[in-house]
Amino acid sequence: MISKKTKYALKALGYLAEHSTGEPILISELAKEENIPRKFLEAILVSLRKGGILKSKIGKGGGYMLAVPPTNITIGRIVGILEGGFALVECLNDNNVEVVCVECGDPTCCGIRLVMGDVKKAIDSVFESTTLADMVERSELARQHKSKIVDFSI
Amino acid sequence: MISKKTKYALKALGYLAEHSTGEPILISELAKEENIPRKFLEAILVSLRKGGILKSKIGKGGGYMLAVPPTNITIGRIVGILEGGFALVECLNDNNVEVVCVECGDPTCCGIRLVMGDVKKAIDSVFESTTLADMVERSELARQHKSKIVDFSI
DNA sequence: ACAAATGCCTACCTAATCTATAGAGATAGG
DNA sequence: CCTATCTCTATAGATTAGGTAGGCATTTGT
Repeated sequence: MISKKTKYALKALGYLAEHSTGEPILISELAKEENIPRKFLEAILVSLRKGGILKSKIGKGGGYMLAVPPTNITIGRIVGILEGGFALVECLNDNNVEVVCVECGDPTCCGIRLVMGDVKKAIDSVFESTTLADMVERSELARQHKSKIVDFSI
Repeated sequence: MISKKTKYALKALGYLAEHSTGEPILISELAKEENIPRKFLEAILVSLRKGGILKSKIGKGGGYMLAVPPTNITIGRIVGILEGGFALVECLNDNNVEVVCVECGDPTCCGIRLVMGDVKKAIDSVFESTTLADMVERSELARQHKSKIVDFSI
């Protein structure tokens, strides 16, 4: 299960991608529009900034902007920043290569590790091939599709 | 990240699959051999029994056995029982179809939901195509392979 | 019938993590 | 200098994960 933190991050980034005009967007606007607790969001945005996805401007007229075009931001990168590297078992964590599960015994022969390695590959392949832009676009398409159906039904 | 509970379950089931002689195996043996806290394991085994994977025998000469051949037990089923249906977002949970994330707004148009649906498909495809028997076999093969290498190096 | 071996059940505890909040501080613009 | 804004540190509450304790129920062998 992804955390609320990650969900909020994805929502906030989606909003930024959709409403990007070159001008910074306020935390308070993001919080209000996407229904995210203001202070909680602050912390999330800081993480994303430190992760290189956002840039900020302090002071009057300040706010947040994407630091990278949304086509270059993979979902995997976002999740990685918020969840601290997504893995199913400690010993397969991207960040902490040296960490070994105590349960593994011999990691090279641990069946769990072998299977979860496959799962991780499957997850990563989606995460790395899907960008923030894709996510926004799919959402938009779904919305259009739905409104068409509504039109017909009226 | 899968929980220790799930890891313990996989280890215990692996042991049962490997040492299955038709005779029940004691909780205490499982706990000792696989290094799992005894009482914690009890609870896990009960879940697995209720999930239809194990059967038990009470009283002297009792213990646990697989209720199904290991070739018919998918990893997905095991994880499902222990984690209560593996999902990345609430609204994609197998068990609670009606649960919707408050964050989704309109679930049919939620970009996060759409993307995580893809991820879930990817995970499930591995989970459903890998059995307990596969896991044990891969572990065994890895062990053999390793011992060969060691032989050569001596 | 009884004792021993075994799983079953309920309740509980602790520590970690997740979610959220508060408030003072730093910085920029006008 | 004042205001709007992000930044940082600390903390509090809720939930979950991981683990423990003890007594109950059932079966088997004698």
